[in-house]
Amino acid sequence: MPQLKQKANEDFFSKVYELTKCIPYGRISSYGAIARYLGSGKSARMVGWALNASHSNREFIPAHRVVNHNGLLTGKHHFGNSTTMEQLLENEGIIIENDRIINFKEKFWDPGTELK
DNA sequence: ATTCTGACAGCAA
DNA sequence: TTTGCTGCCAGAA
Repeated sequence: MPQLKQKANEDFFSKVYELTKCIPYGRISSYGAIARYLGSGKSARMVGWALNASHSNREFIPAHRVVNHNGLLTGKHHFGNSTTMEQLLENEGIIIENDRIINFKEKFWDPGTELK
């Protein structure tokens, strides 16, 4: 059937959702890396914006695996409790200290490199 | 249409 | 090192 406006399929939000769901267990990524992979590059804020809307998404989005380029859990406050995000990450082997990921570079997952 | 905000990133001081 | 400003794109009022 003809869907005239199938724009949502290539919408920025949808891409962010897919890519975020593609992040493997125990791995993390950054907003900038995702934005860059999507082609926007400097639109890292849009990634965060999309993840903010991920609450409306039926699928569970592992947004806790997405942090800023510093490995800082900037969005932890959006997981209900402030400790939920780091709890999830630590459960996956991510070491967090003072809201910052210690082994960020070690666990970093770059969609442009790892995925392709 | 205009303005503000946002889970960021980069750079200057 | 931290702080602050700017650029960026999209959505809400």
